[in-house]
Amino acid sequence: MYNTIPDIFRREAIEALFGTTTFQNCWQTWQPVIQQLLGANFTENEIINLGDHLSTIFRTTGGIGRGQGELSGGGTAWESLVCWYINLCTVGSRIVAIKKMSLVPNPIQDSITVNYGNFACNTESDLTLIVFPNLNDYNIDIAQLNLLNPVGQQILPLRNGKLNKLLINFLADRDFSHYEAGIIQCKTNWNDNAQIPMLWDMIYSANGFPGRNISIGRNGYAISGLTRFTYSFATVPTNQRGNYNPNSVSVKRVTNLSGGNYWGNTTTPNVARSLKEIFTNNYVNGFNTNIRNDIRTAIPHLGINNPLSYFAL
DNA sequence: GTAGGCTTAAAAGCCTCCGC
DNA sequence: GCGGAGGCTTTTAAGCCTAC
Repeated sequence: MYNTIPDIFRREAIEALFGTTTFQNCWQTWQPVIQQLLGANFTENEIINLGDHLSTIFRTTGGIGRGQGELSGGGTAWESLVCWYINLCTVGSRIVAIKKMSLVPNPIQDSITVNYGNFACNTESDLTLIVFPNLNDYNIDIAQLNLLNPVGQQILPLRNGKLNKLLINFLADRDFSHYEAGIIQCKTNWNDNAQIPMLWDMIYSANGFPGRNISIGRNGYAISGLTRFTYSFATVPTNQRGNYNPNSVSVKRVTNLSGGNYWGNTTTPNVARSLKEIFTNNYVNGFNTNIRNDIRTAIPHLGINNPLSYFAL
């Protein structure tokens, strides 16, 4: 159980989060807050509804003592919290959120690369979301995988206890047109940075500007070859919430993003939706049954010494 | 393989500009 | 004068690269 390619990917994505000191420090504060929000004997509803409280959780590490040190790590912390939450809500599905770009399969990395003349810029992706195809190789225990490279040798699923990048790249190449990908641009404040997701979404939507030697994708992989691609924005925001109404420039800048705009609060119509809405909006194809069912099945496995204990709940 | 250096990206608050 | 929009300053974290 929880030994498919997407689920091992998920574990490695979360373990990478805990590999940074920023997230480890924040987690000491966040964990009890999250546990309190969930309450005893929580169900899938409490898990999903954490999306309404992510801003509250994030702010518990702000306030007093928020010097330059925590300030500069704030972006990493917010990205990490969003990544943790999305993976928790998609547990048991074929949806995985990845913060560490080097974990992302190379064909996906290539497809979202923007080429500005000879310059390839692909570092703008805060969180990369992958919906793995609904094909047998992604739904079975990796111990049952039997994949051969072009010269007939078996590709081992694991190397040094980690997913073999060769296998990941092989599959992403073979089944590329069945993959879905998403980018979630995470920013703690909203108004200062709303231009960034707006402009990138424009570039991705236009699929480059051939006359200007600006293009998307390389090595033969392009987002147009994927089943679906979405660009989303997720903010705390650290600014006063009262500053945002349907007519604010910063709100208008992100209302038309292909994947929508979200924040860590309850939904305010025509301003921003709760992050918990991102799943049904963008990634619904990745659930094996549905989000509630998958989470309900997973809850008994979250405890210590269980397969999903890496969430550190 | 490890240590250290370098590059890049990140944020809050303050400041300025401008239209009403 | 007021408030929204946009820009600047400063310091730090993470990750890659290089040298040993």
